[in-house]
Order: sequence, then structure tokens, then C-alpha cells
Amino acid sequence: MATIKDVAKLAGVSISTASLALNNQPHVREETRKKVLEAAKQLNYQPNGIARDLKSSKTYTIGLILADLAGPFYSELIRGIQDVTASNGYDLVALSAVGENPKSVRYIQEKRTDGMIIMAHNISTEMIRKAARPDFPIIVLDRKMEADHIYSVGVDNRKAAFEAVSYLLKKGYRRIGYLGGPSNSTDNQQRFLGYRDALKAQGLKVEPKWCLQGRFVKEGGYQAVKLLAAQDLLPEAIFSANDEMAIGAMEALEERGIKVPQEVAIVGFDDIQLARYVRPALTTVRQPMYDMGSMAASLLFRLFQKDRSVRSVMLETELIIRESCGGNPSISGGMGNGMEGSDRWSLRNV
Amino acid sequence: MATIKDVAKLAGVSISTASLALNNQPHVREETRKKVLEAAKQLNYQPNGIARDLKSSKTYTIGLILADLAGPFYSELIRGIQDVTASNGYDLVALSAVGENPKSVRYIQEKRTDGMIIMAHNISTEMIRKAARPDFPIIVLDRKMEADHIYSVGVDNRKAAFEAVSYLLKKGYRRIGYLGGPSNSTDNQQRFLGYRDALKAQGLKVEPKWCLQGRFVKEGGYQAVKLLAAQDLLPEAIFSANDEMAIGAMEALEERGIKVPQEVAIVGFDDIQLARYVRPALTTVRQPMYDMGSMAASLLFRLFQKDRSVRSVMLETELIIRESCGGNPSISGGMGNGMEGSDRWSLRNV
DNA sequence: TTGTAAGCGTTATCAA
DNA sequence: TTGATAACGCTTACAA
Repeated sequence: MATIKDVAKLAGVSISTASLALNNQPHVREETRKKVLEAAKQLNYQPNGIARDLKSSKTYTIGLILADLAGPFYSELIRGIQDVTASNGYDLVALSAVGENPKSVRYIQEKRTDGMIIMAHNISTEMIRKAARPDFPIIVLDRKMEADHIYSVGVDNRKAAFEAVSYLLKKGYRRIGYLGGPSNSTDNQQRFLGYRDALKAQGLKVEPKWCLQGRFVKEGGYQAVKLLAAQDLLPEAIFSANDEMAIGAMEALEERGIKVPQEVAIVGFDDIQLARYVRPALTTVRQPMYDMGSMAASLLFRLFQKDRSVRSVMLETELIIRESCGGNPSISGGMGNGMEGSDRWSLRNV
Repeated sequence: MATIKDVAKLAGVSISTASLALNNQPHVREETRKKVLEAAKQLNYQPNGIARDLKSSKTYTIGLILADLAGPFYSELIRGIQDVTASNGYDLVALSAVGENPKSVRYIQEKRTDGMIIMAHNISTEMIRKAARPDFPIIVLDRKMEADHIYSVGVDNRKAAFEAVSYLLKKGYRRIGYLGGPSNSTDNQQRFLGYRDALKAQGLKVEPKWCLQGRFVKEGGYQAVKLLAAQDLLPEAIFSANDEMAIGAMEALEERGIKVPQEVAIVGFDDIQLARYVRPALTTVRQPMYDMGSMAASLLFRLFQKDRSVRSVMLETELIIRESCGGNPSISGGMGNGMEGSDRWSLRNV
């Protein structure tokens, strides 16, 4: 690997001159610059970014940690972040936090980026708190937390879940199950509370036998519902804490010839791309993922600029009515460009 | 930011001793180690990864560059890579190459990782060739290229396309269009050649009016087909160079009330997750994305170990018959966990 | 306009 | 068992 030293030597100048020339700094004679550039080319010189980062304590990179990079859930989120980072001349690197003790925390602790956006329930709040610094702000998307140099961007999960379940109740369903995610996930906890609140508001209470664990993945939803169906314990409706599990649930039901929504209604959460393509199309709570992403990134850049007015933000969700709980499918088909539905059902401020 | 220097000072030892203690090296008195660890904790010390990387010229990270991180296409690929990197104790960082002159090339050039996997047609072959080094191998997934420290993993696009189009021909379709991606994409070029070959083998030739450009994105497929339909120029069948465009095409047709497959048949390429969910379910060429990912990563690790036997690899594709060109849907339904058909791929050396 | 030299935070070598 | 000290490759005062 050719270093700047080699370039300088070949060009017959000092290292600092070589550096100046290479970085298009003024105060370098044109002839000298040419010599240096020529030498660099000849050696196929490429600067070592790590050394530069170390020296300048700046990486022009922001990091994004997701529980599962490969999940279908994140497209719009990534797009939102990316649009903002790119327009600020930054790179975005994404990593996923897999397993109980994700290796990627190393990446947070060791500060290989200028800031972080995190949406991974398997990364502990404690860890995040420890890693944040004035020059290393962190935005969390999957929990509520406000501490020095830490901000959160998200939706009011409890309220959103409350409304989704209330919708089921309004349609006359009484025996409503909950298909949940990992218990250490704040999102899951809040959605469960919203579910409980809604039942309670109608004088109903949570039935443990209908509280399923699906780990936020399709296979989990599939297994949980399959088991319940085998025991003949199915409720009339299921509120699933995310769409993936809801789709798994639908497949389990289909396998047993149980009709959705006629026999069991289903509501999901997230509005992933697939939601509108499954049959029946999934009624679900839309999270404004693109906005969450761009908001998180903007916050970060404002923080880089020492903007003191930054605060955590909560965005609005929207219940998207499709076919999976019967009744007026108002949406299905269309370009799926995320534009449908802004006029439909409720929008609310938090 | 507390550095190791601060820790050393607080513990009353030298920097080197602090380093030894912190890294669990032997030859440190237990008492001393305790003192150091205590100091580190008190200062909330976290090692600076960049400095470490610089010193050790090793990052224990491999990079993945995708044309569009947010695309639906990559889940399985990422999973394949991730499984291998994680089991080798490495991190995976993903970046996307957006636009004509992607900023992320910086990441390649500046070697912030120990190796790279690239699937982004907007990164030039020239650039890749320049960046590869003995200690910085690169695996390309979207083009055929073999040079020092560069290997490719992929499928035989031309053959796969040939088979897909031949299938249409065998079903009796004669007027077959091509919905293609960016012209600088090798994948696109090869698929087009396969399409042409298949037509030629039946004495047919390519009709320019049926050669559409959809930029590999859904919206592109939608627009192109919409336009063609408006001019009443639709062929009997369309071979789309990827699934996203195929789905866009289907939506354009649906909008005009044109039935698939009765009036226009469609075949896609990739077998993304959505393909089995759209109605009619999409007949398409499955690329073994998971295997491509794990294979690419394995190659990298073998290279790290100076394994000289590494060679480029070509994997087999498979035509998945569903409903979008009429006739015998052989696969559809199931858990969609990507496990179907895994007994069918074979490895071929190039 | 160019060169010398310090330093970013580590790890590693060698003496003490 | 510990401590000086020299790198790693770069940027940047400051001096010449």
C-alpha cells in the first residue's frame, strides 16, 4: 500500500506539501501540485481513511443499527435517513444487531461514526446511555428515552394500539387476542398497554390464553397461531404488534382453512410493503417510516451544528383499513407509493 | 472523551500497562489490573476503534455496497453474508451507492474495512480494479470480472433469461417484449442477450418497440408499460429483467383493465419476497440470493487466510412457475421462508 | 511556497 | 511486572 510518504518521496517534496497538494489546498505551486498528483497516480495512491479520521476526529459518516438489516420493515426508514445524510455529504453505514449480545455495539462504543441512529431492541438502554457523548449523539427510534445527547423519534405506540383495538371493538369483536413481540421491546410493551387499555375501556379484560408471543417475526406469528388453532382456542380477532407476525398468522390460518376475516379478523402494525399485497390485504397501523428516518437524521445534523433547540419528536400514525377485518376496504391496489390513505381514518397529534 | 492516557493517569500506571490490563494480557499483577479496570469504569472509558484499526491495520469488518440499500431485493443476500461474517466474529457494514457518482466509493478506496462485497452497477469496474489489494479483496456480485484480488459470485444471467423466454415461447407466445434495467448494468445486458438468443432460436427477432426501459425499479416498469398500453402496442408477453419492474408493469396493466395472464403474460427475474404475494403470483427466475451472500463472504474469509484456491463461482438459477403466464403453478403458498427448492442448486466452478 | 515536527489513541517492542 | 518509546498514516501549526 502506497502511503502519502511514498508519494512525497517520489515527487521529491515533503509530506506536508504532498498533503496540501493532494487536498487541493492553496499555497502550492501549480508545478509542484502537478508533480505530486502525478506521483500519486503512478503509485495508485489512495488515502487511508482511518488515519484521516483519527487525525481529524471526524468521519463524515453516520451509523444506523437495526435489529435485522434483512427485515422488510426498514426500506422507507433507510430511504428517509439516506436522503438527509446524502444531501449533507455524509455516508450512511448500516449494521444489524443480531442475537442477544450484538457485536455491533462495538461499533457504537468505539465511535467509528459521528453519530448513531438505533432501532434494535436487543441493544440495551444502559449501553446507549454510556456511549452517547457531546460529539457522538444518538437517536433512538424504538424506545422513549431522553438523556444527555440522546433523543428519540417515534410514534405513540400505546395510543396507536389503543385505536386499532378500539376499531376492532367498534366493529363488534369482543374476543380479541394479542400477538406480541419480545418482552424487552418497549414498542411491544406500549402496544400491549394500548391493547389492554382499549379492552378495559369496554369493560373487557386481557385473557392470558390469547396473548401470544411471536418475536416480531413471521415464523413466530405462524407458529403461535398454529398452536392456538390446534387447541381450538382461537379468538374472534387478533391484534398483532407487527405486520410480519400478522402475515405469519394469516398463513397459519389459511393452512387450516380458517377464513380471514370471516372467522378471525386481523389487524397488524407497521404497514410494511407486503401488507397491501397479501390476501386479504392487511388492515394495519401505518408508521411514517420515511419521516422517522429523515427526522432522525436531521436531528443528528442539527446536533452536529450545536443547535440547542433539538428535542425528541413524536410522529403521527394512521390506521389503514384494508380487508383483514371485514368491512369497507377503502384501500387496495394502486401504485403502493405510500401516497394513498392520507385522507383516510384518523390522523392525530401526540 | 476519556482516552487510555486518562485511565493510566488515574490508575497511576503507564499507558502500556493500562493497555495490557485493559486487553486481558498476562504479565500484569492482579492488583494493578484491578486498579486500571476501576479507573476505566470510573471514567467510562471506551477504546477508540479508529485508533486501534490504524495501529493494527485490521478492522474486523467487512463492507457490503448495494445500489440501493432500501430495495426489497436484498434481504436474503444480506442474511447469507451476515451468517458467515457473524460466525467469523466480524461485523458487516452495509452502504448504498446512490446516484451517478456514489459517495460510497470513498469507503472502498479508503479501506475502512478488511474486504468488500459489491452489488451496485453504478460503481465502475475501473474503480473496483484500482481499489483491490492483496489485503483488501473484493467480491463482485453484479458483473463478471476476474483480476488480482477480485472475484465474482453470480448466476449465468444469459442462460437464465434464455430459459425464461424459452418457456414463454414453448407456451406459444410469440410477441414477447423486454422490460430492462440500466444499460450500464452487466446483469441487464446479459439478460437481454438471453432474451435475444431465445427469440433467435425460434427464428424471431427483437422488436425495438417492445424493448422497454424501467431502470430496475417498480415505478419504471409501471411507466414504461403504461405508455406502451396507451399506444396500444402491447405484446402478448413481457419478460422483465427484474421482479420490481414486473410488478410495476402488472399494476399498469391492472389499471387499464388488462388481464394478466389472459391478455398479457409476465415473467420476472429475482424472485423477491413479493413475487409470491402479488396477484396473479409472479412467474420468475429465482436467484439463490442467500447462497450468493454466504458464498461471497466465505470467499472473503478464505482470502483472509491466504487460501490460494479461491475462484469465482457461478450458481444455478431456477424458473419458478406461478400464475402470471397461465398454466401449472407448481410452487406457491408455503411459508415463503426461502427454503423451498434449496435441494435444487448446484455449484459450478468457472 | 515549502519543510519540520507535533499529535490523533492505540498497540507492540524492548529495557528496566 | 512495569514503563519509555516508537510506530500506524494522516493533518496542521509554525518555521524557514
